[in-house]
Amino acid sequence: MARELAKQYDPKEVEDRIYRSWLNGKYFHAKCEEGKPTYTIVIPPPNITGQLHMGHALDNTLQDILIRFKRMQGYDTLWVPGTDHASIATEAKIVEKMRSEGLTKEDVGRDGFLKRAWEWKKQYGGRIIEQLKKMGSSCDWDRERFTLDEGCNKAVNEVFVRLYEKGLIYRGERIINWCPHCKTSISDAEVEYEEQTGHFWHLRYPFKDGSGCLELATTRPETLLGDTAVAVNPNDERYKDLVGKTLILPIVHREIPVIADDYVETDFGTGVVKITPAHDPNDFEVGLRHNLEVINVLTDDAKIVADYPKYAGMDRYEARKAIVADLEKEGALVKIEEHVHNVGTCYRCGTTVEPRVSKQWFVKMKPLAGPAIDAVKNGETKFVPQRFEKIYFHWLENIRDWCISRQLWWGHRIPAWYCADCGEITVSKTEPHCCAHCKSKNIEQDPDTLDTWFSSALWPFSTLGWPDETEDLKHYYPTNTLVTGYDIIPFWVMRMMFSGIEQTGQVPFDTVLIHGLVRDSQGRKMSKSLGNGVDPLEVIDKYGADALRFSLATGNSPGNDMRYIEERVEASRNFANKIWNAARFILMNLKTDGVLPINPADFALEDKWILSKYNTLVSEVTENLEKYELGMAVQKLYDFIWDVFCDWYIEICKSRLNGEDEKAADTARSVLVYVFNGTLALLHPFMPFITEEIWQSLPHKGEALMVSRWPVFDEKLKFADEEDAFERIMAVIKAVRNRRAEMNVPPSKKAKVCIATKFKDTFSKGSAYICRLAYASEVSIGDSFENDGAVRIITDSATVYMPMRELVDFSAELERLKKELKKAEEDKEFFEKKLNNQGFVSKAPAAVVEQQRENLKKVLEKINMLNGSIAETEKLM
RNA sequence: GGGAGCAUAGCUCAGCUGGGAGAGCAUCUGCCUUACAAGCAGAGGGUCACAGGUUCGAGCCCUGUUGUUCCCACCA
Repeated sequence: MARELAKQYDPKEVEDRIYRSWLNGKYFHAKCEEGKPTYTIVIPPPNITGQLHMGHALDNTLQDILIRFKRMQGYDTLWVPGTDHASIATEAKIVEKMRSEGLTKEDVGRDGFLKRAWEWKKQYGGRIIEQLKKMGSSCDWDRERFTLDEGCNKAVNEVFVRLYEKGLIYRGERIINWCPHCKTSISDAEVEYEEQTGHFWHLRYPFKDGSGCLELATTRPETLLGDTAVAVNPNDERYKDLVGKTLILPIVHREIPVIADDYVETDFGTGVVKITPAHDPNDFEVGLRHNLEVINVLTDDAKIVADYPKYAGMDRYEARKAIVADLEKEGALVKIEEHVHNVGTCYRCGTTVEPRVSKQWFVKMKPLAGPAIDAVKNGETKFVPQRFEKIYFHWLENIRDWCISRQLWWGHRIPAWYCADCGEITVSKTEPHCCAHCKSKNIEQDPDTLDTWFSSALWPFSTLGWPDETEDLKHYYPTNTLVTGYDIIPFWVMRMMFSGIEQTGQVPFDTVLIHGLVRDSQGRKMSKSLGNGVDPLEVIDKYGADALRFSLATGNSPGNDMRYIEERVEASRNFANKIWNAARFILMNLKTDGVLPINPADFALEDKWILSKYNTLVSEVTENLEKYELGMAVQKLYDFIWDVFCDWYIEICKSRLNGEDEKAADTARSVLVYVFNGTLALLHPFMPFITEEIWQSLPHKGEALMVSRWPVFDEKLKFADEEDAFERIMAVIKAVRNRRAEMNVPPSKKAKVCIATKFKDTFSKGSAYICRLAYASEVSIGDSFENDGAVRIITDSATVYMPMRELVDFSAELERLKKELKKAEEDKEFFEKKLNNQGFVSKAPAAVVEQQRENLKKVLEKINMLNGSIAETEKLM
């Protein structure tokens, strides 16, 4: 049944067709099967702001590898897909888009805006799903979710109400991080600090009683408008006596006190700090301790408020200039220094964050953090690699209350209603008819929405139907592996952990598999502004999804950043092609479509060798995958397929396939198919498309490779002695090739090969392919050969003679042999030294000592043979 | 100021619980050997950052140093 396949693998022709066949087979769909162990992954939902980048490609490749592996192992697997509404990021995108149409949020109103947002979701959310499919992701699309869908909203309201009733959610006036561009509060985790060179303005505040001035330094002179005190350290001898005195605030000419607070450090700057409770988190704390007035001088877009007519409407940086100029005029400016400091910026838009006092909703973190810390400490949830738990612990141990309200429209609306009559708050899962306190109908819902991460935090159980006791929840929760980058441990992993534990009483997953970032070829972060991003779809288009997946899964260890290097994808593509051609070879040589039985009684030496190697591969790859060592598993598969299977086994089989002995040829066919099919199965999680395509065209049992069984180690097919024997033959072939290459003999020039060895039996079994692979005209095997004018090649188990007198320069040959002897003597010394070391012999494991003895024995034999050859060569000269 | 990662062949990186250093790419040599030139057969190339220590034995474990990247932190 010789079948013609194209010489090169064409992923474009294959991928979509194969993906459709999987969908048609409903292989991705989880069926809540009774009695089967489950394995569940929930996808880190990509934001609907844009499209997939390389980070997503990596993240989803890893998840798909794991889920396909477990599915083939017979687990009832579920991979829940979905997308994230990404409130602040998406809202910013839509606002931006509207601006190009000359519209603002207010122009279209809340409902109009939300309509646009949902249209956005439909368009971009859909595109992301298509991209995930292109990657080959085997998600259960019937269970696709969105963080803002009805079910997630139900879960969000449930959690909000529960936490509120437990007193773990409260509303309060606090100083929070405010983004003047996005015009919303953001959480601590959403602030990114960057080092900036700014200035240190040294100012002089005069005492009311005319007894001079107090000098202080500030990086933000414009906030002076809101100063309500000046603070010194209570133990600072320089200023001790000044505490309690009154200063006149320059420009504003308001009276403010000098207070003492431990927060001030004596050895920094002048040891004097102006206190602006409304615009600095530390000052706010100081203000609370000293009962200071909070004077807000900035609007929500960081402009000076109307109370200061001279500066009103100026933005904070304009105002800074104006105020510094006025301070100078007043004689209050002492000097200006350069100063490098960290400035908080909004992680979405990069605008400098403004600390601001406002009324927001908070989650009380301390009671929630404790159990989440314990769960990792006692191993209920493990981080892979383990070191990332440090980031997790650090955040949870130093956590402050989580500001969850956002002044945005796109998101889960806060389920709280305010009563205009009694002023009380009604918190409810569903819209209340009246105030829960005074029954007034005069109530209005909080206009704010919740932090995106509030709904993401519930993702592992909200997607399974929680708070309802659904079949899915019972069956698939807690989930198993969470795959994500280390950069979102504080945003997401941590919050899922405490939410899962609090709401369901169980950790949401047992393992957190952390990966690094995908950087560009120079190691820079991929970003829009640098324009160095690589679109995974373009890579797939050029090289195929399998090649991309293979590149991402290989050559890096868990948690480390990796660089995207196109040459590596090219190498992966070449690997796919190699597999393709191995399949072509096998197909060309098959006689029937049926699966041939493998019959151990017929195995040749090389069959036992490859079967044995294959069995080792099965157990190692399985073990690597179970330990999340994906890179190692894939490396072994690569080596096995390319070096072991293609370069050796296929080459060796050619003798039998082209020979007269049909039975021997059939044995070769059956072993070829058996090993290749099994290898395709092992490779399938990494390269699902090509493996499925090939498997379908080879003789096989079952509907599809992706739902066939994972290979298991077969004790009956492990042949240790035959492996050794075969490797003796390989060593001879390699040595002959090596010598011929050194002498520049082309393969077309054949030579007689005589092998003197005590393993005559072994070598006789291989003479047919030794002939082919060592470019021999004929092969003779014996105890010894008289062969003058021969090239001598020595391995540790044989001496090979090739009559190529015309090519041999005897003095050079002698030189070479002596060099080889010298090397062998050195080796001998090395092993002897080791074995003569009493410490080694007595303390090293027996197997290791035995190995060294074996090595010594081989070297001794080789020396023996080399000496013989040297003597013979000298005789010929 | 704390914490973490990294430092291995020209380049990008593997190297799992310590047992004579590996891959891909690049370089060099020879090959269209009927699966594959996106290929085949060979070759060269490394005091595993540095200095100590533990051990019979260290790329791997411990201590320190240097360089580098990242995370966290309220020094106004």
